[in-house]
Amino acid sequence: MVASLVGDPARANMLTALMDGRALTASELAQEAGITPQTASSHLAKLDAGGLVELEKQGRHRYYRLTDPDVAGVLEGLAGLAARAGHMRVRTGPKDPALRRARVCYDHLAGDLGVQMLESMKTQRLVRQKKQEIELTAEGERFLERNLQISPDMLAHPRRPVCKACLDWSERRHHLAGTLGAALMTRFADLKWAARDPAPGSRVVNFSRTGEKRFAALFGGGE
Amino acid sequence: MVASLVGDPARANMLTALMDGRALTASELAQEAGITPQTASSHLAKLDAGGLVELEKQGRHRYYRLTDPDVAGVLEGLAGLAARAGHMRVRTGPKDPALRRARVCYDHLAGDLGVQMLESMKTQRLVRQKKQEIELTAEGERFLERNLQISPDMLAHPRRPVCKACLDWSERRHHLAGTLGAALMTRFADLKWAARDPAPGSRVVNFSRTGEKRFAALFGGGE
DNA sequence: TTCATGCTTCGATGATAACCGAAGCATTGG
DNA sequence: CCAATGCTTCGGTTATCATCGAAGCATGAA
Repeated sequence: MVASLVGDPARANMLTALMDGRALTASELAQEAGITPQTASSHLAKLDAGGLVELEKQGRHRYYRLTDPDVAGVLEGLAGLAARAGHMRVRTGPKDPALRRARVCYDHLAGDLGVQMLESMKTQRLVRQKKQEIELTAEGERFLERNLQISPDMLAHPRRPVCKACLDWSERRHHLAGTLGAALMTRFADLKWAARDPAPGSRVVNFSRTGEKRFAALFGGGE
Repeated sequence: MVASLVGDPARANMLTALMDGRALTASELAQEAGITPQTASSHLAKLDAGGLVELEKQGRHRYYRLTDPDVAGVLEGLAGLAARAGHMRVRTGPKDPALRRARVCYDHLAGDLGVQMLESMKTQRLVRQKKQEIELTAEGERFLERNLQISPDMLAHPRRPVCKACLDWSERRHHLAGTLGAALMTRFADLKWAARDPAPGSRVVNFSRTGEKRFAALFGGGE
């Protein structure tokens, strides 16, 4: 039964991580779900057998992605029912508050601050979001150029979109991915506003005192 | 988590029994699922807490029904994914030919005739289908008004779409759900073209001689 | 070749939850 | 009032399955 596959918390976390359409490796998914690679391997085999994900081998890595948009649609529907029942899932797993506040998701900013940034960009009309699609407005381009020295041509990429909505692990709301999301993360690091935690394997992002201030000046007024 | 509620076989069987929109008593559902009343009671309490079913007390009986069409929609989606993976539900005995030919799916027509109707509507350009989305054309509105006295304002509903593609478990093809699907089923009954089988618990729809003819005149030429 | 990485399989453990018997409420009928 | 029906709650048993340690296999790098 498909529903029992989605029912397990660990598998649900993996599927949520795949909701944006990217393909993730088995170990990345293990980390997302907060379980060991052995356990993840077992789960992924079941999801594959159930037709929810498909596998692409690439060298030593194994990339998993959702089989197709229909799967994403059903998952979204389930999330909708859960939300309505007030059963917004309180996540099991690492409760590290720093991880909840700011972390890297692939190559862009996630966590509370990531969600806050996208919200602020929307209320400032820097981007427009329609469902999963996000587009940068002309006003947004000027804003990025003026405040962060990010020009539109830096964001061009043959296959990757400039903006993309990425469903947040802890917040269950969207944050910004795509080349713009990556460029912003890079810029924050260059400006010494924030740095990835030096601990190996950590995805925590630490903001400096002044970094937090400047960030808030640009993206703070959203809420 | 909602998915784990649907994941349990006993609960899934209960939900399947409720898919046609009827309200069933706790003991009827226990029988459907093949479990004792005690166990069923526990399951139903969980489904209620999860917002999937709602309860109506009536004397000594307790009637349960699906909360709303959204729940039915998600369940249909899950069944669709399961069907694709070859994990067809065993419970719904695909043997009964009458059940394959015409039955109610929640509140609309399913089975061979349901699929045939949607196909015919598409070739007649009464509706346009893009993937999961279906929209009624202007020509379709005129057709419904003229032949079945269904006007567009009868189909308006705050949250439910007019048209929706619903994956058929026996045919593995789409039939028409949404308010239009429901309105058509109601109209067929009003016109005495078809009636639900009187046997308790049956989802079979029986067409009358003349009903079948009129139906074919409108939707028959599809194949 | 040898080593490291990424992932899987095996085996054992532990926690969760489905299940039923028995007993307890509540409602209806006599 | 008592008895019957419909359903729930309680307690204890059982079985499933998620989980992880350890070992195995495959790929890529040195």
